[in-house]
Parts: sequence; C-alpha cells; structure tokens
Amino acid sequence: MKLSDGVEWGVHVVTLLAYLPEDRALTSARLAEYHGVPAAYLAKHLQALSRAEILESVQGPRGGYRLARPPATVTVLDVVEAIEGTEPAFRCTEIRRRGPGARPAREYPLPCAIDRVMRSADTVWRASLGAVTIADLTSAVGRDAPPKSLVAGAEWMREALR
Amino acid sequence: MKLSDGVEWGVHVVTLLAYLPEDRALTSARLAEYHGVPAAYLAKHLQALSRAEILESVQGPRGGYRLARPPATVTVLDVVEAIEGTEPAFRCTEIRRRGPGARPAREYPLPCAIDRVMRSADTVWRASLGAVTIADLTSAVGRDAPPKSLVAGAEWMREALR
DNA sequence: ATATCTCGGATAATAAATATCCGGACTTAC
DNA sequence: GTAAGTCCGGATATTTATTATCCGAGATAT
Ligand code: SF4
Ligand code: SF4
Repeated sequence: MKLSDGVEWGVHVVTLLAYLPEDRALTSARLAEYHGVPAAYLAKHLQALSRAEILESVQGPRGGYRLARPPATVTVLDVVEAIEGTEPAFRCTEIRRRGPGARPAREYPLPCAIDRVMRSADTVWRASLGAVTIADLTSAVGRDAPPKSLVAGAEWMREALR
Repeated sequence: MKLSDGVEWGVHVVTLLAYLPEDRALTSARLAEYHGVPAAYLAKHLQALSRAEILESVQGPRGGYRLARPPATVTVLDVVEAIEGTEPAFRCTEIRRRGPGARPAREYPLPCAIDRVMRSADTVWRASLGAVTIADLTSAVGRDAPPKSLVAGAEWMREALR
C-alpha cells in the first residue's frame, strides 16, 4: 500500500500556486523545475487536478495553471482524491462466496463485518485529510519554513513571471 | 493506493482459525481450498503472519497453522501490518530540498506541515483498525452470516481434521 | 491575421511492485 | 529409523506505476 508520488507533488503544486498573483499562471514545465521532478509525469497529474476543478488551465502564451478556487475551499483530501482516485484501499473480493460454505449472494448481509471495519477506517482517514485546507497549509508554511527559503521562493516566482 | 489481496485473505484465515479446536492445525493447502484462492500465494502471506506471531506453524504430518494467541488479543491492525508492512502510505520525498528555494537540511523543521497532515491521517486509520479484534469479528460473523453457511463451514472443518 | 505558446491526449519504453511458482530443510507420526 | 508431510525462503512471472516522447487543437499577444 503506497500513495502515488503524484500526491506529494500535487499538494506541493497547489500550495505553491496559492502564492501566485491573481490572473497569472505557471506553466507545467516551470512547476516541474521548481520541484525538481520529471516534467512529463507531473503534467499528467496536473491534468487530473484540472479535471477535478482544483486547478484551471489557461492556454497560449503566458498560459499555464492557476487555482480554480480560493485555497480555503480546497482540502487536502480533494487533492489526494483527484490524483489517487476515490475508491477505497480495501476492495472486497467476495472470497466467502467461493469456498465450501458458499451460499447464494442474497443470503449475505452487505456489507460484511470485515468490510465494515475496513470502510470505517477508510472513512476516518478521508475525514482527517478533509479537515485541512490548502489555506491551512500556506499559513503553516509561512510559520515554519526557513525564512531564506521563502525569500528565494518569492524571487524565483518573480523571475518565472518574467 | 490499494491494499494487497493478501490482507483480505489474512483476515479471513485468522477469523476461520479462531474456530479451530485447541491443539489442532489447518494446512495452508486446506486454507486455500476453503477460501478458493491460489495456494502458493496464500502460503507466502501465512508465513508473514507466522513471523508476526499471529499464527504459529506446526510442521510434519497433522501440521499446519493455528492461532498463536487468543483472538481477543489480536487486532485487525495487527493482521494488516503483518501483511502490508508498517510503513505509512505517504512517504515524503523531500522535494522541497530540490527546488530553487532549497536550504541545508538542518534549517527545516521535521516533519513539515504536509507530512504532519498525512501522518495524522495515517494514525487515525491505524487506530481505527486497531480498535477491532478478531474476537469482535467472530461474534459479528456468528450474528450475521447465513446459518446454512455456518453449518457447512463446521461440517467442512470436521472433514478437514479427518 | 498569424506566429507562438500552452495544454490535452495517445503511445511507447522502463522501472517497480505484486502475485505466482518451485525445490530444499525440517518435523512429526508411525 | 524412516518416510510422509509440512513450512520456509528464494527465483520467476505478471501486472501496475512511472518516465519519456510525440503531435494536434485552442488561445493569445503582437
Ligand atoms: S466476508 Fe467480507 S471481506 Fe470477506 S469476502 Fe465476504 S464481503 Fe469480502
Ligand atoms: S515539504 Fe513536507 S511533504 Fe514536501 S518534501 Fe518537504 S517534508 Fe516532504
């Protein structure tokens, strides 16, 4: 069980874009450069974020990606689900219906006890991620990132916007 | 993000073994037959459960696997971690230390905000799984499995034990 | 109008994780 | 003592995830 690398990238990208001036955008190549990750694969995840209405893309010269809505209305869960998908980590294979004790499907209560436990764990996991917004992250970054890093980041963004 | 199939199998196996008479054991082949899953692969997961001290193996004729401790002292989390491993689904790649804003490692607080969110979600997930024991599952099964299935299961076990 | 820049999607190659199989070591019952 | 039966660990195959490359459609600044 492992989350895709894209999840980390996605959260970072969205957080960075929260610092972007309104009405500007950053190109996928720049975003990849900033984070030091493979551009092609990041682009794929950016498309997913775009489809999920978390980012919006603007084409042509001076185009790129920017946030589609205010950081306070986007949760970490939104980003995770856009990239990783929404189906639960545990998928029942109905193995109880294969063995010697098998019965017709309608005799089984759904969902079974095991599935209930797994689902409930999945639910609290998602709830926990859903309780934090991107706005929360940016304020945390402002609080505990190294100051010099913030300055360098701001400088880089000025440069990237020409 | 997807849990290994072995997790479902493992939970089922441990639950079934809770019904096994003291001082007997079920062979991995029988367990695979009962659940209708590939024997060789199930065997691998059983080894993991054995290493985790959840099952204990007895070799030679009349050997096989049985529970290593009472069902009430084994949580679903124990089984999941034995099979799936204990490391969190989100592993930080330290991408913030690759970009233009990069600083020497000691300037960064650990863990960062994003990692904290992910860790905390992982923690509640595990806590949720850790709150349910195998004993809880067996009583749930007794409560809502189809009666005919229980009878057939008991019959099968009698036969399997010769 | 047009030349240029960007995303969007499809395709292919590579790497990694997962699922499967097999032969050897060990234990037990007789 | 011995032979049958079982687990154990490593080798193999299959699937999935990641990375890289390409071209077309649409948008925009000039
Ligand atoms: S008992 Fe539950 S977890 Fe197991 S196969 Fe049936 S529905 Fe799935
Ligand atoms: S900011 Fe946090 S999640 Fe991102 S790379 Fe650094 S430690 Fe990992």
